[in-house]
Amino acid sequence: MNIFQNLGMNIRTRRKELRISQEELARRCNIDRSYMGQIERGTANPSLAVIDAIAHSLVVTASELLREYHSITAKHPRK
Amino acid sequence: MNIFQNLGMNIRTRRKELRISQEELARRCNIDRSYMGQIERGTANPSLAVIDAIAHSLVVTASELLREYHSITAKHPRK
DNA sequence: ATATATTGCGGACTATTGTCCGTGGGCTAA
DNA sequence: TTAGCCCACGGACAATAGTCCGCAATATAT
Repeated sequence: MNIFQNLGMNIRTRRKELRISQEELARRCNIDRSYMGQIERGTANPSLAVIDAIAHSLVVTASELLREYHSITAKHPRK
Repeated sequence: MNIFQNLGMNIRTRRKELRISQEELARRCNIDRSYMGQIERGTANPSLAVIDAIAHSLVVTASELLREYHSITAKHPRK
C-alpha cells in the first residue's frame, strides 16, 4: 500500500459513507469523473489543489485523507 | 493562510530544525531548488509525489506536513 | 566594511497533470 | 430480456507542474 493507494482508499471509504457516486463527488470537486476514478485506484498523482478540493467535498482535511488507512477486515494479516 | 502557505511554513520550520538549506533539501528530494523555494512560499501547487518526497527527506509524514501550522510568535492576533 | 552562503524571481523549455470524450462490463430492478 | 446506474479503461488533447539556467536581493558570517 503506497501513499497513492492509501489516499485512494481513504477517499473511497469516506465517499461511500456519504453514499455518493464517483461522478457526483467529481462534480462537487469540479474535476473529471474518470480522473476521480484514477485517484481512488491510486494510479494518479494529484496536485495539492485537487486533494484539497476533494477533502472539502468530503468534509475532512487534506491531512486526514493522507493518514494511514486501516481496513476493518484487513486486520491480522497472515505473515 | 491557505493550504499552500500552511504546507510551506511546515516545510520551512522542519527544514530549519534540521539546519539545512533549501538547496540541500531540494537535492535530497531530487527536485529543483527554485521550485522548493516556491513551495515554501506557498506559490506552487506540488503533486502528491513531491509532497511525499519532501516528507521523507524531513523524516515526517505527508499528513503531518499538511497539519495546521501554529507559529509560536503569531499567537493572539489582534483582530 | 567585505566576503560568502542562501534565497527570491524571471524566462524559456520539457514533462506531467488533468480534461473530454467514448466504450464496455458488472450490477440491480422491472 | 431491457433499462438504468456505476465504475474501469483508453486515446487525444489542453493546462500546468516542474526543470534549468541566470542574476539580484538578502542574510550570515569574518
